[in-house]
Amino acid sequence: MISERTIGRLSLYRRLLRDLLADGEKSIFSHQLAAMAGGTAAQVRRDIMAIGYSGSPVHGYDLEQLLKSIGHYLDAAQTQNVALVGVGNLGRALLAYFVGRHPTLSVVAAFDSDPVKANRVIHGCRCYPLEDVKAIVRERDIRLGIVAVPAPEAQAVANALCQAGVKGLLNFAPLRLWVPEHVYVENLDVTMSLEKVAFFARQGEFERDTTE
Amino acid sequence: MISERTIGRLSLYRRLLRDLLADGEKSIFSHQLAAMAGGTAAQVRRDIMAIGYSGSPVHGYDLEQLLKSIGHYLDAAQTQNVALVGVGNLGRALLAYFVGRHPTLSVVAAFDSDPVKANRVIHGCRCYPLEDVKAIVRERDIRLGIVAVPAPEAQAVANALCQAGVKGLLNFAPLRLWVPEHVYVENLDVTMSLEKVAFFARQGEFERDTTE
DNA sequence: TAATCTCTGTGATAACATTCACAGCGTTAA
DNA sequence: TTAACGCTGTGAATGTTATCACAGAGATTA
Repeated sequence: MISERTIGRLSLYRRLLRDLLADGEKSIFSHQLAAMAGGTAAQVRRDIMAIGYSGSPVHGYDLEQLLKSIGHYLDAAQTQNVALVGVGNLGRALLAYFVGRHPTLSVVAAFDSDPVKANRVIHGCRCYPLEDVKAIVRERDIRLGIVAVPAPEAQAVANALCQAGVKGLLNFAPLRLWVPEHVYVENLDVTMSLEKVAFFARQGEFERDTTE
Repeated sequence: MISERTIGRLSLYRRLLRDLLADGEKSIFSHQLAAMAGGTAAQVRRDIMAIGYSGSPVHGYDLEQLLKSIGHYLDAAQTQNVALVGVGNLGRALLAYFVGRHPTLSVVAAFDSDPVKANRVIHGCRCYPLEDVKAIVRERDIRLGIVAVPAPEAQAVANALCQAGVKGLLNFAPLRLWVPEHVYVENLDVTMSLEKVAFFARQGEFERDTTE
C-alpha cells in the first residue's frame, strides 16, 4: 500500500508538471522536480517508483507520460462528485475555487441550514437545504463531502453525509469527526496551521545555527 | 526539540480542552482526550510530557493547569501580529474567521494588488495596496504572513513578506515557496487534500477488511 | 573501442514517530 | 493493614518515512 504522504506529494507534482508542460517543457529530472516541490531527488524517484512509472537515466521523466501515470494512479475512472456543506465565507470561497475548475472532481451540490441560502446558485453551484443531503447525495451519486460548517454542527453534518453513503470527507472544523470505519477523513485545520507557523517562526528566531 | 506533529496536536488539544472547561469539567484522563482528538492515550501522554506538564494518576490532568501549560509553551509572551496577502474569496473568509477571534494571534493588516480593495476595511481589517507591505509590516511589527493569492503571484508575495522581516508563512498556494533559511513555511493545499480524500475514499471502497 | 559522465532504480541504513508494556503510586475497599 | 485498582510517566520495541549510496545503462567524448 502506498503512503499517505506520497499521495499528497504526487498531487503536488502533478500540478507542477502541468505548468511545465504548458510552458513547452518535454521532460524533467528528479532533482529538478525535487527543487520545485521542496523535497529531495531520492524522494521524488521513490514516489514515482511507487506508481510504477520509469524514467530514463538520460532524459529523465517524460512529462506527458508521467502525468498520465500519476493521473491513472490518483484519479477514478470517471469524475467523482463532491458535496459541500456549509455555505458561509469559507464554503463560498471553496465553491469559487473548485466549481468547474478541477478535471476529475466536481462539486455538484452545496447545502446549508440557513433557508435563505437554499435554492440559490452560488458560484455556479446549486444550494439545497440541509435536510436534502441524503436524497441528493444518493441521487447524484456523490462519494465525497466537504465539511465547512462551524464546529458545533460538524459532527451532525458528518453523520448525515456518511449515512447518505459518502466515502470520504474533507473536514475544516477544528475537531476530529467520528465516522464509520471505511470512511476516510482528511482534516484541514487552519487555526492549527497558523498556530504552528506562529510557534516555529518564534523558534527560528532564536535557534541561529545551533549546530545541536 | 519538539516535533512538528506534536505541536499540531497540542493546538488541537487546547481547543478541545477549552470546550470542556466551558462545559464545567475540571479534569480529564489521557484516554478521554485521545478519544476526542482521534489518537491513542499513550500519544496524548507523550505530547503532554513534551511540554513538561504532569498529571496525577488519580485525577488525570487538571484542565486549567494543562491549558496554562500548553499556552505557555505554544504562545509568545505577547500577541503576535499577522498580515494577510490576497483579499479574494479565500482571503475574505480567513479575515472573517480570524479577525478578533484568536486570543494571541491578531491579523492587523491585509494587502491586495487590486486598488479597488485597498484602503477599505473588510471584516474589521484594514486593507492596503500591495506596495505598502514592507512599510506596514515593519511599522506594525508583523512576524507572520498568510499567502492567499493565486499561485503565479505567490512567490513574489512571499519575497516581499520575507524582505519585510516576516518569520513565518502560512501558504495556500499550490506550490512550494522559496524563502530564507530561517523562515518557517506551512503549506495548506486544499486541492491536494481533496485529491487525497478522493483517492483514499476510493481505496476504502475495495479494501474490505483485507487482513493486511 | 574504451573511458567518462550523469542520471535512474533500489537495497540498505538512518531518522523519526508511535505504540507497547510495566513500574510506581495515590486511592479505595475489605 | 493489606490487597486490588486504574492511572501516569517513560524505557524499550516497533512501525513508518526519508535518505544514502551505488550498481547499471544509455549517451558523449577521445
